[in-house]
Amino acid sequence: MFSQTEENYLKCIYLQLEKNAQSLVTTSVISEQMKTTAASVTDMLKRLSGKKLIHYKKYQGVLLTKSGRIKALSIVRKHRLWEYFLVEKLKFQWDEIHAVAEQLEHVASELLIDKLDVFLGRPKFDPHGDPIPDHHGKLSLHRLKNLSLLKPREKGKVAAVVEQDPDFLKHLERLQIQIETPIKVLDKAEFDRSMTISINGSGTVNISYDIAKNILIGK
Amino acid sequence: MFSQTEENYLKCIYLQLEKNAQSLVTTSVISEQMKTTAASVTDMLKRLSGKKLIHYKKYQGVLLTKSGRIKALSIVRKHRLWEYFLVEKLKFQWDEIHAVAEQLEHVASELLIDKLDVFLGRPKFDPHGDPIPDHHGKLSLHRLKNLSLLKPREKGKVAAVVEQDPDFLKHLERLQIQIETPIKVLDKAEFDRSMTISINGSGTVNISYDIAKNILIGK
DNA sequence: AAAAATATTTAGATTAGTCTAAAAATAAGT
DNA sequence: ACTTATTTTTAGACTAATCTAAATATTTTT
Ligand SMILES: [Mn+2]
Ligand SMILES: [Mn+2]
Ligand SMILES: [Mn+2]
Ligand SMILES: [Mn+2]
Repeated sequence: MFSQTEENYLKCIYLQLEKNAQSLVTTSVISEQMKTTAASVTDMLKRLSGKKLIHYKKYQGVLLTKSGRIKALSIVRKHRLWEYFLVEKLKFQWDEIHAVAEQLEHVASELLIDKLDVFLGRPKFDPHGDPIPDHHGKLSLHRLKNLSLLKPREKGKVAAVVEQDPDFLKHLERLQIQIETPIKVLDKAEFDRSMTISINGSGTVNISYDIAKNILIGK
Repeated sequence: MFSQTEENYLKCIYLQLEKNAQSLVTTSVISEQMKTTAASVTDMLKRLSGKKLIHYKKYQGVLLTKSGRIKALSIVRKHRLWEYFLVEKLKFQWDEIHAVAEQLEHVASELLIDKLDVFLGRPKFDPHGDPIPDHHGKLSLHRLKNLSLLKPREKGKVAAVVEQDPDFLKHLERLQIQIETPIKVLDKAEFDRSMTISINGSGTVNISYDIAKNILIGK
């Protein structure tokens, strides 16, 4: 029905809309994310628009149509279910899974993904803390606070990570920070916005703002 | 490194070489298997030849080179491991898995396939009884007899099926014939080569030559 | 051994996806 | 408001994979 390339573009547009609160997604943002030229993006936007998957206004940007959103959610669902499988069943590290899931998400079989979902126990969140859309495209939402915004004495558990680059994830691993790890803010420095935190009740470390702002905390 | 299309052609050539005892594989056989035109096959043979994956003699046919064989074996390994996964873990029926594995086999990650192999317990045969090449491309070979060649009184267990069309597999399922099912030949009719067999010690049925010749029996 | 039938290759077109370079539109700076 | 800078689109070209139709090679039949 759709090519892998079309699926990747749709997913990219969906993820950008999620991140930037529904404002139009621009050609340049897509070309940066997809690592292609703006010209290629324009070509693809015309194609997706022709298939009624996006609303495209020249020079302005794009939004997903109803059917575009449904398709995008199904790809995100596959991606995150496979990531869960890779970590929980095959014992991958959370920094190794993205590239593999990037391919697995394109395997087209409703039966496969339904059976995989059952096999995994219908998980609600992937290894990065991102919600896994259910069969109907519904997402479990939990409101999370950005670690960088917590005040001294406040605490919670790591629920998700914003940045998912392997290097960042490996860095968190070295700090012994994973999903579900309890964190407590001990102190904040105003000038560089760095903070001292206690990890898992024991390890006390100072982390930069660049680290803190990419960690999301839940109750 | 290689496109999905190139991988499919390589696998096709490998399977034909296995089946027809190393004689040259012709353009027409490939075009029939791949459901494309002979012209498309010729184009692809030139491409694969250029990449030193096949030995191609115009108008004669092709053989795999060393590196072509290695690549083909790795695709076959992935295909059969995924089939095993689908049946053993996700509870697919053996007639539902081929099309899905046809896509999964193209996911390129050595780490993935090694971890999957370990997760599955390094299986030696896929759900159709075909051998799964190991990490080095080694195949477990068992010599099997074609059921149609067995004489009355001879018996054994179903070890593999030659034909793997879903309709044929569903038919065997209805007869309660699966891999490992004990079979004993009771009688053979000369004129149509049909045979009466006992399935699993109980059910006695008459099967046509077309059925029998597609079932392989092991000790 | 020539004719007929079959198999294979070549020639030329088509589509998806990509790129570079140039043109056009929009946004920013003074 | 006008100039400059940035973003986006268009134009034209390229590769992979496919097809149809025509040409050529091989095999089979007589
Ligand atoms: Mn992808
Ligand atoms: Mn994820
Ligand atoms: Mn395939
Ligand atoms: Mn199989």
